[in-house]
This record gives sequence, C-alpha cells and structure tokens, in this order.
Amino acid sequence: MDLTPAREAELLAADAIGDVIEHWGFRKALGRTWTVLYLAGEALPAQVLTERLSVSTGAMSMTLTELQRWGVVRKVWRPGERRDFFEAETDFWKMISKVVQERERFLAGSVRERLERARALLRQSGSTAEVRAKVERLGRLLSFAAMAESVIGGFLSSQRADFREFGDLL
Amino acid sequence: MDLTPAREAELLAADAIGDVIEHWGFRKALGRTWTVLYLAGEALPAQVLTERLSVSTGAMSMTLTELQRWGVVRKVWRPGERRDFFEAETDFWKMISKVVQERERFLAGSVRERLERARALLRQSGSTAEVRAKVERLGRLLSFAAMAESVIGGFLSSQRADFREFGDLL
DNA sequence: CAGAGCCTTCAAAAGTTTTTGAAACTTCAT
DNA sequence: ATGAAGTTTCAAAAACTTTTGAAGGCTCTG
Repeated sequence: MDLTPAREAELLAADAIGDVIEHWGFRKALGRTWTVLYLAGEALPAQVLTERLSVSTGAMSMTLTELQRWGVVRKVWRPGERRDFFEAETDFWKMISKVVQERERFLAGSVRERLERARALLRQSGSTAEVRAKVERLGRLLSFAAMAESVIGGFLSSQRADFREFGDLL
Repeated sequence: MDLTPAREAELLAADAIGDVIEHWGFRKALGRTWTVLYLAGEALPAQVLTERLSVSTGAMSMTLTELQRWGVVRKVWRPGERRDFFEAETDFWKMISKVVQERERFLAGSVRERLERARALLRQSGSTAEVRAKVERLGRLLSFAAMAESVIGGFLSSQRADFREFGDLL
C-alpha cells in the first residue's frame, strides 16, 4: 500500500490526535477516526474510513458506534445513498464538556463512594489514636475528591477551573 | 488470607485511588501503593507493602522506583535500620503540578510537532481548494494544541485554568 | 420477495501491558 | 572475606485489551 503525501499527512495528524485521545483513556482508534472525519470536512461512509485507516469493517463499526455514544461523531443521512455517512463534531468545547460530564463525573462519584465506605469500615474497627489518625487522613482524601467534583462542576458551567479556592487542601 | 476490617478499609481506599491514578494513565499499583503509605502516616519498608497489597517483591521494587521518579514517594533512612523505608508525599498540589508539568507538557509538545509536520506535508501536496480547506482545519487543531499548552502553563503558575480566553476557538 | 449491499456482533487471534519469581547484585555485620 | 538481608533486574507467564473476519441481520431495490 503506497500513500500520497496528502494521505500520509492525514495519517500523521490522525495518529497524533489518536495519542491525545488514548492519553484521555479512550482507544487510539477513536481519535484517529474522528480526525479523518474532521479533516475531511464532510461526512464520509464507513468504507472510506476503513480504507484510509486500514482497519477491518468490524473494528470501524465499533469505533463509530462509540464515537456516536460520546456525541463527537454524528450519522447523517444522504438522500439517494444507501449506506450511512458520518461527520465529526467540530465544536471543541462541546466535545470536552460532554466527555468531562459523562466520564470524570462518574469517576469522581464512584471514588467518593468507595472512600466513604472505607472510612465507615475503619471507624467501626476501633478508636485507638492510630485508627483516628487514619480516619483523619482518609477524610483529607475525601475532601480532595469532593473538591474535584466541585471543580469539575464549575468548569462545566464557566469554562474555568479554579483550584485556589481550596488552597488549604492543596 | 483473611483480613481485619481495618486492612479491608485500607485496600478499599487504595483501590479507589488506584482507579483514579489509572485514569490518569499510570498503573493502578502506583496509586494503591501511594495510598497505603499515605494512610499509614509514616514510612514503611517495602516488605510491609508487599504483604498488605499482596504483590511480589519485584513488582513492589518497580512500583516504588517509579513513584520516586514522579516525586510522590520518598525513600527515608532510618538510623539502625538496614532496609529502606518509604513515605508518601502528602502535598496534593505538589503531586498534581509535578505530573502535569512532566507529562502533559511533553504530550502537548510532541503532538504539536507532529501536527505541524502534517501541515507542512499537506501544503507541499498541492494547493487545490480542497487541500487549502484541509490545511485550514489542521490549523484549528494546531491552535487548539497551542491553547492547551498555554492553559497548562497558566494552570501551573496560578492554580487556575481559564478556557474562556480562547472563546473563539472553543 | 429475492438478492445485493451494508451494518453489527462476537468468538478467536493478535497485540500490549503488568506481574511474577529467580538470579544477580549491593550492603552491612561479623 | 563470608554470609545474611535487602533490593534490583529481566525473561517468561499471566492478564488484559484491541482487532479481525466470518456469520447473521436488516433494509432497500428491482
């Protein structure tokens, strides 16, 4: 398979964004696929994507489903076309906030819940100075988790994250 | 292996923080180990950690080396003790900024470099309307990467991240 | 309503990351 | 110097994740 410089450039960019996306805990394939769609500037059928990125139809189907689940790619209907076309969301802020909302929030909540459970358990286990000190440290971790949740909430509504409000914790 | 409630609580908390840390792209083991040290409130020898977390000495050695590389755990010398003791960094802000500094900055830079390379390649590939539109979209991606680098820099110096300055991009 | 085209699913294969455990190494005490 | 205790290294194993490709399903067209 031999590439034109334009396709090579596309793959280079797609792979760079793939790394960013992987770094945020998603599969590389998601970032690569979104990037090809974004650079195309128009909706493309799945087949073109499988060719340009050299992946199987199965993998592309899963990747597109997941991208839609995250709201960063849309399926568009083209009159007279049998197959589905896909286009990239181009609003960066929309993408960031969607992901942060669904994912970071869930994580923060689940972590808080578990830390709280741990603290309750620990409290029941006794009340020596040693245990009390541990409960206190767990409390700091919990405050930190609560802060994270609150910063995320504020970030989503104001596009601004301010850690200084919690200076005593940090 | 049967656990006291206090140990159980410790593992529950350690595992929750392990998930957070994994979410940030490190191994779970790093978060779990840091947490046990943090909750202990004092320096512990590697052996105790291998017992409490049930991992091999080899894995613990690597984990502790990495935690030290990230500056979130310190080796402390105890007079009269042959073995090394390890203690957790407890300053959350120090930890966050160290990680952001070393890691996010590197990623942002490397991504920018690759996107720039892609843009140069694309430019050389012709100058049709289609190519020019693609170069323009790649430019937006690049501006976004530049913004990310700048927000990270600002965040590190002021503990505050403001996305609104770049409202036109977002 | 049969066939073509497209999409999805999923079990197995490939690839990647993490952990183990044993050997080599270092350090200290005698 | 020797041996005991502790630590590091690293190849192999285990665990986990991602991709493939073939089978089955759906939907449009003639």
